[in-house]
Order: sequence, then structure tokens, then C-alpha cells
Amino acid sequence: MAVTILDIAKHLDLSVSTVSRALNGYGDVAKETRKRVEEAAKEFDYHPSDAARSLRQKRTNRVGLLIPSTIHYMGEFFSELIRGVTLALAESGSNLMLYTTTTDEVAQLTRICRAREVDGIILFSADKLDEAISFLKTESLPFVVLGHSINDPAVSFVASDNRGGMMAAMQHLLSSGHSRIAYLARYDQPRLHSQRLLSYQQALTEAGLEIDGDLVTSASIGTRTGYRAMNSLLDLPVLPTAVIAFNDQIAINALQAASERHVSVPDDLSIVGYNDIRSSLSTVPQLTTVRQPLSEMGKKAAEVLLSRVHDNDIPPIRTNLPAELIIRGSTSHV
Amino acid sequence: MAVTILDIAKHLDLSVSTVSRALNGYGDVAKETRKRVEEAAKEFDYHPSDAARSLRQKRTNRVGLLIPSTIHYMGEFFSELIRGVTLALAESGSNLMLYTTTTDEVAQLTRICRAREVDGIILFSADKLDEAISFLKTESLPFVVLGHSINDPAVSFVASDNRGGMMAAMQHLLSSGHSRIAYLARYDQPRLHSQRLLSYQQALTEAGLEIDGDLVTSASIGTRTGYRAMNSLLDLPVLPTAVIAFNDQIAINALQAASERHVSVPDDLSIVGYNDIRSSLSTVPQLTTVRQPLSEMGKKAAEVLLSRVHDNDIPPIRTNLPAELIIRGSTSHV
DNA sequence: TTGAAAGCGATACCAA
DNA sequence: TTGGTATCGCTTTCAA
Repeated sequence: MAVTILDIAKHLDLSVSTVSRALNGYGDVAKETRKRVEEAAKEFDYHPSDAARSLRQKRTNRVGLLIPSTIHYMGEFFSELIRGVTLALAESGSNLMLYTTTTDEVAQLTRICRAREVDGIILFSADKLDEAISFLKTESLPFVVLGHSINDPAVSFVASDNRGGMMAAMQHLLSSGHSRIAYLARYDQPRLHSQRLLSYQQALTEAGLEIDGDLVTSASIGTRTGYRAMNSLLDLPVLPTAVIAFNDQIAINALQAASERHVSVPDDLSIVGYNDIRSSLSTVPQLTTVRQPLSEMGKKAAEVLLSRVHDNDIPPIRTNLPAELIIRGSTSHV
Repeated sequence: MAVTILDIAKHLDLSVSTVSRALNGYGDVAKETRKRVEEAAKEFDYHPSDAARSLRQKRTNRVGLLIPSTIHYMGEFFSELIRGVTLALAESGSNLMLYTTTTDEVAQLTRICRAREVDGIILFSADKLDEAISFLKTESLPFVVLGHSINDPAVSFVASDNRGGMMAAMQHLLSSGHSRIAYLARYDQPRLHSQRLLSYQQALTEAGLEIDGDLVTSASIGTRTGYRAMNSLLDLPVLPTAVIAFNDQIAINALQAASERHVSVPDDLSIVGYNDIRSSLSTVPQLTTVRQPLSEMGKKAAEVLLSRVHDNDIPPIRTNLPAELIIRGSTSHV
């Protein structure tokens, strides 16, 4: 058996309550006593039982991160997010529980809430987000949505400025003389997609250009997401001169498709990615992309959540971090 | 307050013990009673308190995964590993705690063990692995090492066949007529590196070739790992005709460096990666690489751990999954 | 087949 | 400044 507070108490001929108070830094403990307790604790490598403490205190010092089960298609994107989350948690001494969504997301959330497995939850899953949110609103478990702007003013979220990011990309291309600009979307991400699509259309309209439905198409989820869709764009009777991809991985695969068909980037075709994952520096040419501060978003989300764990009555914190266009070699003037 | 077992008991005019036994599927409960209990539990969305249950049962239904804090440099590699881990855990109803290493890894492990935060731990951290292992051997917490073959026969691990994988890559290149083969290593991964180096040297020796120290160099960790190192190889007075990279990300950056210097791959230079992450399909040309079954490794590691959690007296399970050479476009005959 | 009660290992209140 | 004790919510003997 592991060493318990009772072992320490017996060894020092003290009561468990005194030991507990000494260890938890209460003021009403004799200096000398505290010292003895601390030394004994260190000597025995005593750490309080997580379960016992959680039960008594009604807090677990754990927060949950719910991610889609398709994580393996999200590679770097996910790694960078999680990096930020763990950074913020480490500072506060909290631990991270990683949940991947199951088929019944609400049932899963119900269990997590009712079993009090965590103090709060970061919702990064995209499937059934509305359902998940409306369920969590009925529970008392603090939560924050990561990666999506939520309309409901009662819900905290940390996202990035999607409309602005897409607009920046469009204006970059338009001001470089492009008029036939394709958008390689991801219809299975309807929330993000619809925002980006709006900016795409708005930018075209403001520039006095027509909107050509052929130029908007969707990459499917998968290992080489965007490869086939790019090829179909390259089959159009009148080719686009620029493509904005929904994310960097799609852009990278689009680059590959173009290269295989001897379409030169950026001379014949400009390509813009989204997110600025590390790999966007590893292509030839390097990707022009809209930087989403993934790690910062993860960090901020954890911080927001922790502040709600501390006091769930504070007003919702709703943050759109700025997205920034990073111009590199994959785009050029027409 | 959340609903407890007492609420159910009161509502049905039963004792908590009966309710508990009914819910846990004990045989000695009247059929009718069990039905009533189950219905009430469903009606109230009752789930037992995780903390209370853990405290009483001395198991948490949680397993830990300890990963390096440099996760953000591991992008896809990590995502694929974790995918396998979560798959296996989901099947068993266990949850995942994700720990990133702190400066004092042993102190961190001490806390995890003594606070009984998890039922077992998957060690994926590479820094101080020996220290971590020898500490965990003194504790009763089940553990398994992921990604490294451990010599100590008492330690369970799940890795892949490093020697064989590197040997396959070398033989592929040698049989394609290459004799000036560089190895773009990662010295900060000494365990994996030394195994690969051995195979590298052995293959050269068996082929009757000399070992040229200039051809072995190290990529540093970072955003564009391998880029500078590849450039330095391209500065050698006599160029290599082939390069084996420590991982795919390095290979991808090597490809970029070669491309920028107008060294054609595979015509002037063959490049071999390692791991077969999804991005190895997204380059031009696609990467020849040694496939490490990352997701399977994660899954197997979780399974091995769970079997030890169930019974820690079973003999150590030591697994090297096969590594397989995947020949694609980045290598060719001299 | 059911209920009463002990106990898991802490924290926190109240008295001394 | 310290100790005794109730309590958190469950599981699990032991009796009834």
C-alpha cells in the first residue's frame, strides 16, 4: 500500500488533521510542526490520494479535452493546439484528460458530467457541436468551445477571426491581379466553411467580379485530402489562376497535384493555405497561408476554462484571436 | 448537486447496497428489483461518482500517456500514435490522461504513482528514459514503454524493428547501385540513432564499402528539422547519391533543400524517410520510407498496459512490430 | 434477496 | 495550535 496521511501522522505522533493542515499551508500550524510534517512527507514521498481528495473537495484538478475521433487526419493541427492547452494547464497544476468522441457524444458528455470526471471541458469536437453545447448548458460543468465562434452569447469560446482571415487572403490575391480564384473548401466543416464562403463571396462582389460556382469545390477528409479536388479544378475548361485551400494540408496536396500536372506554382497558379502549420514551411515553394495561432488558441481556451472552473458565474468569455496573412512563395502576381 | 446512489435508493425505497449491487450486475438481486433500479438510473441519468468509486475500488479506469513536451515538433507522428492508444482504451472503457514531461520527470512520475492518479502508464517520453524506468520498477504501477526496445528483460515495451527497418532501407539503396549513402540522423534520439547507425554501418561493411564519417550528420530539433543538415551534405566535395533520413519530416525538409539547390530527386539524389506518416504521400516525388506502424504500436501498447493493469504478475510483454520498406518515387537506380 | 455498517483517504468544522 | 470526528459517494462484507 501507498503511504497515506495516517502513516505520516502516526510517525510524527500527530493527528491527521494537523498533518493535513500543515501540508495544505494553513496558517494555524506551529512553525516547528509544519517543518517536521514537510520533512516527513518528503522522506516518505507522500502525495495525497487523488481520488480521496477529489471526493472530499469536489474538484478533480483535471480538465477534459474532447476531440474528434478523426484526430489522425489532423496531424500537426491537433498537436499544436494541444501544445497550448498543456502549457496553460501545467501552469495551474491541472491535468489533462483526452476524450475522443464516440458515436453518442451526448451520452459521453452526460457520463463525464455526472461522474464528475473533470472540473471542466474544452469542446473541440465539431460533430454535433450544437447538441453538445445545448446539453452542457443544462449541466453545471464549466466548458469552453475551441475553434468555433458560437452565436449564443451565453457560451464561452476561443476561435480565430475566420471572416477576417479569409478576407485577407482574398484581398492579397485580388490585389495581385487574380480574378479567377478558386476556393477548395471542406463541406464537412460547415461552420467554418460558411464563414469563409461568405468572405470569399463578399470579396469577389466588392471587387466587381462574378461568382462562378465551378470554382468552389470541396476536398474530402482522408489521407490526401484535396488532391482529387485540385485535379478536378485543373480539369475545368477555364483554369483558375489562384486557389485558397481550407487548410494547409489541402494546400500541400493541391501543390502536389499541380506539380504532377506541370502546372507551375506560383507562375501558373497561386496557392494559399490556412492555419500555418509547420509543414507550410517545408514545401517548394513555401506556402502563403493564413496564420491561425493554434497554440495560443489552445492556451487561451485552457485559461478561459480554468477561470470558469474557479468561478462559473463570471460572464462568458468570447474571444476571436486575429488571423494573419503570411505571404510566402506560393503566390505571385498574375 | 449531482444525483447520487442515495437518491436512487430513497426514490425506490431500497438500500444503497442493493442499488449498488443491481447496478454492478451482481447475481443476488431480484430480477424485478434490478429492473426498477436500472430504470430509475436511466431516468435520473445516474452515473457513479468517479472519485468515490476510484477511492473505494482502488482503480481509476484511467491510464496515463507521458509524452515529451516537444510534442509540437512531432505533429503527425504523435497524432497517429495517440489514435491507436485511444482506440484500444475505448474498447476497454478506460480513459486517457495526457501528461507532458516537466523538467523533473521522476518527481512527476512519483506524484502520479503516489497519488494513484492512473492505473498504469505508457511511457513515450524519450528524455531520461532510463531513470524513469528504474524509478517505475520500484513502484507497483504497471507501465509499458512505447517506441523504444528496452534491454532489461523485466520491462514491457512496444516498439518496431529498428535494425530491420534501417537494414531494409540500406539494402534497397545498395541494390540500386548506390555506394555513397548519407545518414541524416538525430543525435538527440540516442537510443534509436545508435540502432540505426549500427545497421547502417553493418550494411556498408557487408557490401564491402568504406564508412565515411562525413556522410553521417545530425538534424537538429526544430521547425525545419533537417533542412540545414541537408544543405551541409550538399556542400560536401563529393556528394552523396542517397540519403536516409531519421524521419519523414526530416526527409521532407531534405527534399526541399535539394529542390532549392536544383538537385533533382530521385535523379541526382535518392531520399528515404522513416515512419510513413501521411505527409510522406504529399511530396513530389512521394517519399520512399520505412513504415513504422504507429497507430498499431499505440494500440498494442495500450493493450499490453491494460493486461498488466488486470494482472501485474504476468511476464513482461516485449514486442517489436515489423518495419516495412515502402518504395515510392523518391528513390531510384543510380 | 435485502439492509446495515465499515471503510477507502482525504479535508474541514468544532472543541479543547 | 492541536485533535476528534463528520463527511464526500461509493463498494463490499456480514447479518438478517
